[in-house]
Amino acid sequence: MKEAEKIFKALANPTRLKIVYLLLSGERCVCKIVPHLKRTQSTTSIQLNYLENKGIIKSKRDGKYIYYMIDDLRIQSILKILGIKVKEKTIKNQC
Amino acid sequence: MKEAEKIFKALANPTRLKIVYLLLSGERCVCKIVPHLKRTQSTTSIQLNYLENKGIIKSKRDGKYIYYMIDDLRIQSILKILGIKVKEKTIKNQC
DNA sequence: TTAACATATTGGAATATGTCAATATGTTTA
DNA sequence: TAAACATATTGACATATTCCAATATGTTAA
Repeated sequence: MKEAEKIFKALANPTRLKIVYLLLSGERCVCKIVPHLKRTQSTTSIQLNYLENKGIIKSKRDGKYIYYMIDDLRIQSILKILGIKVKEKTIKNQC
Repeated sequence: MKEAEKIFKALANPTRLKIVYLLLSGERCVCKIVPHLKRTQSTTSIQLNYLENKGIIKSKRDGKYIYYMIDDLRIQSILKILGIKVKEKTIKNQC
């Protein structure tokens, strides 16, 4: 129950929901995420950190870039139920 | 997207999530819901109204009692994904 | 090793949310 | 119709959330 609430809270914010949506199609580095949100870099970073802390997404560093990706695979199923589908598969994610 | 956010917001609160959980096993009148939450009657009423407004639950009056029930059936599937199952089917809901 | 770039953290302001007590409304029963 | 009961609404308050600007940290390239 606490677990479910945690997930819902994480997705109950437009910035975070959009981040998750973007990551559905594959991993992305922060510099690719920021321009898609109408938010500053710092806000983006905070929300990425929030989602990672809750176990929704995870990250890996590659040189000076940090890539984020979905960690909790259930998210995909949940969003599918709500009619949200992945748009296009990202082949490669270069910065 | 806005739709999904609405659902997540609705379920992102322990009082509302518990209400929804209670209703998964069948319709209930307010007087049966209140005692299960550690909240006042007014708070319960406000959250019931919130959920109804968002289309998550609906209500019907029967005399002086008002019965609430799940309206958006997708909720059940979502909670199932998160490991939340209905406990026991309520046969009849008398006040 | 310094400059440049990518990302994280901090502090503070505005707004939203959750709750309660008190009161109002609607319905039934005496 | 008045009293009793079920539920809704209002107003006020405390806390949480979201965001931004500024600054810090970590990494690479010159």
